[in-house]
Amino acid sequence: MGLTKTEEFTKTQNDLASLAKAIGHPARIAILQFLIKTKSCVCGDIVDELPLSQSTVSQHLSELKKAGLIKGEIDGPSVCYCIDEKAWGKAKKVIGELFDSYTGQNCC
Amino acid sequence: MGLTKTEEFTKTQNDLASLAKAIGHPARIAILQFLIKTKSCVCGDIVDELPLSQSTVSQHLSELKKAGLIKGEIDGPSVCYCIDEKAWGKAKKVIGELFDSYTGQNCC
DNA sequence: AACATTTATCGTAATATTACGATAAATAGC
DNA sequence: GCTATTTATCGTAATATTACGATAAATGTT
Repeated sequence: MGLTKTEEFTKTQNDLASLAKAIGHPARIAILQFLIKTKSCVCGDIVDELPLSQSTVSQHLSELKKAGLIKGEIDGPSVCYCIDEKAWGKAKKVIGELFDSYTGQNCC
Repeated sequence: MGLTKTEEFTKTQNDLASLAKAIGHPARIAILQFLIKTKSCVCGDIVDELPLSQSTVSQHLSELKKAGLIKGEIDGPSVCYCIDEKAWGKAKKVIGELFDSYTGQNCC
């Protein structure tokens, strides 16, 4: 016990859950918002912006990257993180479809 | 350590994260999809549908309720769970806004 | 080559999550 | 009032997450 029974659910359900989970932390929301609004995507700038240590921010970045929402490009000694446009669009679509599938009809 | 520094982030960021977190589990996705598609919202029917024990399903339902996405109405000895239309619409809007705020412009 | 800067990874600790069985609580029917 | 049915809660165990400091790795600069 203690581990999600991934294999019992469909790929779609697992993919959707993974995406939502990646977004499911205020620090990662803050990182995404920062990447969207600013011109600077350098990791160090994100660390300066957030009230978290460098290693913690790096971990959050790594999870966002694992979920595919962002990508990192090495730029000298630093790394430039950006929204992965294609994956972002797909996530938007998949999550949007879940919300749209409810048409407002309840049985009770 | 080990606990999220909620107070360091904005209410919007925390609310968004809470919503995403609630959706961030395949079982809860499955529950939501089931509630949306079926006419039956009785807890027992959800338990029959999912590959999880009754107590685990009840826990997931409780989290979805805590997040405000569903509501439960007592119907005799059983409970009828339904999507909370108002909260669903709000969640859809808030999450949609996050995705829409990215217009496809990266710095790198 | 030595050094500074930047980021990732490791090790660790605390808390949270997931899951289950067992039990309790509430209602319906006899 | 007893019994069956349905759901919530409690107790517990295993794994995951969050966070930090310390250290390693990689690059640029002197």
